[in-house]
Amino acid sequence: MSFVINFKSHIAELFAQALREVAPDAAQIDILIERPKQASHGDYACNLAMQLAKPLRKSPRDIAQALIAALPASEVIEKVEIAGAGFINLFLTKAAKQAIVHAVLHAGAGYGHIHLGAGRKLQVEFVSANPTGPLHVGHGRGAAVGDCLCNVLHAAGWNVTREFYYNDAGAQIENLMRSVQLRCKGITPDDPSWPEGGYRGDYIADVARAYMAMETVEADDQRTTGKGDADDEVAIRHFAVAYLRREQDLDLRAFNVEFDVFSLESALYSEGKVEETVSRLVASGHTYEQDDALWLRTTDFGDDKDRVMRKSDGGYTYFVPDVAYHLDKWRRGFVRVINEQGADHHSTITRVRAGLQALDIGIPKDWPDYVLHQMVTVLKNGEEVKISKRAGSYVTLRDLIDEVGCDATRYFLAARHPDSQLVFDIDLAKSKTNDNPVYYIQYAHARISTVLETWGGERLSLLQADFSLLDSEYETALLQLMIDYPQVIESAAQDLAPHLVAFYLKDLASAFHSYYNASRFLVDDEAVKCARLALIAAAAQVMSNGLALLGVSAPEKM
RNA sequence: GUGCCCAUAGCUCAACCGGAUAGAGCACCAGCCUUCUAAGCUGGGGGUUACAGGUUCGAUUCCUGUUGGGCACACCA
Repeated sequence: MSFVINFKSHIAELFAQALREVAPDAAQIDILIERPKQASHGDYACNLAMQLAKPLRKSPRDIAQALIAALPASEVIEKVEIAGAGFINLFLTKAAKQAIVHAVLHAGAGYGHIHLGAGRKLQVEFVSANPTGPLHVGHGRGAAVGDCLCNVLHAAGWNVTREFYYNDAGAQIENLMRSVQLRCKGITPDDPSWPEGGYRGDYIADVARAYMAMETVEADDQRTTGKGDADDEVAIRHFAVAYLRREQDLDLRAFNVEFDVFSLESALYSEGKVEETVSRLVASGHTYEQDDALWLRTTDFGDDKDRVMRKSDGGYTYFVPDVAYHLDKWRRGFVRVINEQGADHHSTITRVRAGLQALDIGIPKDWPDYVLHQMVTVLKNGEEVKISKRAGSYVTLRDLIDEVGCDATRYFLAARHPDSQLVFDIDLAKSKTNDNPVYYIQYAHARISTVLETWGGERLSLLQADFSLLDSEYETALLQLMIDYPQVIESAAQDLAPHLVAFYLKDLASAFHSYYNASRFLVDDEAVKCARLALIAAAAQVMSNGLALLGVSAPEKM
C-alpha cells in the first residue's frame, strides 16, 4: 500500500509548500491542521488564510484561493473548498480512508506506535509511597495515571523506565518501628501510652505478629526474616519496612502495575550521594551559613525563600536527598524525567529545580517535568467514605480493587484530567449496566470477537478484502476514528494526558455500537461480508491496543 | 496573608495549545430484540461556558480582577 496514512502531517506539508509560494516572507508561520467538528466541513481544515490576512493585508478568501492554487497535487485529496470566513476544508478520497483497514490489520498490536520519542531515555517516577502502610486511593490514582502515561510514552517511541522511590529512613519510619514494637509487646492504640505520631491501623498488628512468628517476607527489592525479639529496634525497623513494601508490591501487582527500578532514600546516604551533593552546592557558591545552619540560596532560582540544607543539629533536611536523587537521575542519562505525584507535593517543584540549577552543571530550568494529580474522594451509597478496616484512617487501593475490580478501578482513576479533582463513585464503577464506560468499551470488543468467532474464517484472509465496499456513514465514521488513533497517542504523550486515550476509546466504541445496530456483518454477499469483517476486526485491534495502554483487559466474551 | 490547581446541561465529564451551530454519558420523555451479545441502538427537551472587564477577524480556551472549592506554605518527611 502506497497510501499516506498520517494525513495530518501530509496535508501540513502540502500547505507548507503552498505557503512558500504564496507568501515567502511568512514561511515561518505555524501551520495548523485540524479535524472539523462537522462532516460537512470536510475531513481536515486549515486556517492559514485567516492567519495570513493581516500580514498580507488581503482578504482571507483571496489568500485561500491563492493557497489552493499553489497546493501540490495529492492522490489522497478528493476536493478542497473555501468556507466561512476563510477556512480551507479538505476532503479525503474514499480509497485513502479505506486503506486504514489494511494498515491496522497489518500493523496489529503495533498500530499507533509512533516515533516521537525516537528511542530516547525517559523516566517516570510514580507512586513512591513511603513503606508505612497500605497504598491509599491517592496512590491508586498515581499508579493508574503514571502507568498509563508510561504505556503511552512507550507507544510514542520513548525508552521508558518506571521508577518507585521511597523513604526508608526518616522520622516516619521511626514511628512505624515504634508502633510495631508496641504491638509486639501487646500494647494497642487505645492505650494511653500510645505515641502521638504512632500508626493505629490494624495492619500494624499484622506486621508485629509476623515479626514475632519469625516469618520471611520478600518484596521486589528485598528479603527479610523476622527475629521475634521485641527489643531489637534495628531488626523491627528492617522487617516492618520489608513487610509493608511487600504488601504494596502485592497491591500494585493486583493493579497490574510493575516497576523497573526501586530507589531507596537510605542508599543516597550510604553511597555518599547526599554528601557529594552538599559539597557540590557549597562549591558552586550558592550556599551560606546562618544561625548554625547551612542554607541554599534557592531565591536566586525562583523560590520564595531560601532553604535549609543542614540543620543546626547537624542533620540534613529532606530537601537535600531530593536534590541528590534528581542529580542521580540526571547522571543516569534521562533526557526527560516526569514525576507523577499528588498535588499536595507541588511546593517541592520549585525547590528541586532550584537545587538542580544551583549545581551549575547545565540541567535545563524546567527539568524534571511534573504531573500532579488532584485529590480523590470516594463515594458509596451517595456518601463519602473516609476509612477502611485495615488502614483505619483512609480508603486503601486494595479496597477498591477488591470491590470493583482492577479494570474498572484503573479506568476510573486514569480517565480524568489529572488536574481536576476526582470523585470515585463505587456504585457506578461496580454497576454492570450502560452507566459504566469501562463495560461499554469492553462490550464493543467482546461483540466483535463474537462475530468473528461465529464467522470462523481465517483472519489473515481479511487483508485481501475489497475495502472499497466500505462506504456507509457508519463505516466512514469508524475509518476516520481509526485514522485518528496515532494522533491521539501523540497528543496524550505531548500533553502528558493519558485520559485522552480513555475518551477516544469511548468514541470508537460508540461508533462501533451504532454500526452494529444499523447493519449486519455476516451477510450472504461474500465480498461485502469480508469487507465488513475486516473493518470491525481492525476496530477491535485498535480497541485492544488502546485498552492495553490503559492497563484494562480486552475480553473476548462478556 | 502568599503561591499552585479547578469552576462548562440537574449530575459526572469532553472540547484536537484561539476557530465554524460548545459535545457525550447518567437522569427525564418517546421508540427498537423470532437475526452476529439490549452491558446495545434511534429520536426529543435541557447552556448567558461562575461573574465583570480586556486583547482580535474570532475567546470555554489567552490577560486582569471578583466569587466559590481544593492543596501547599518548618532548621518534619
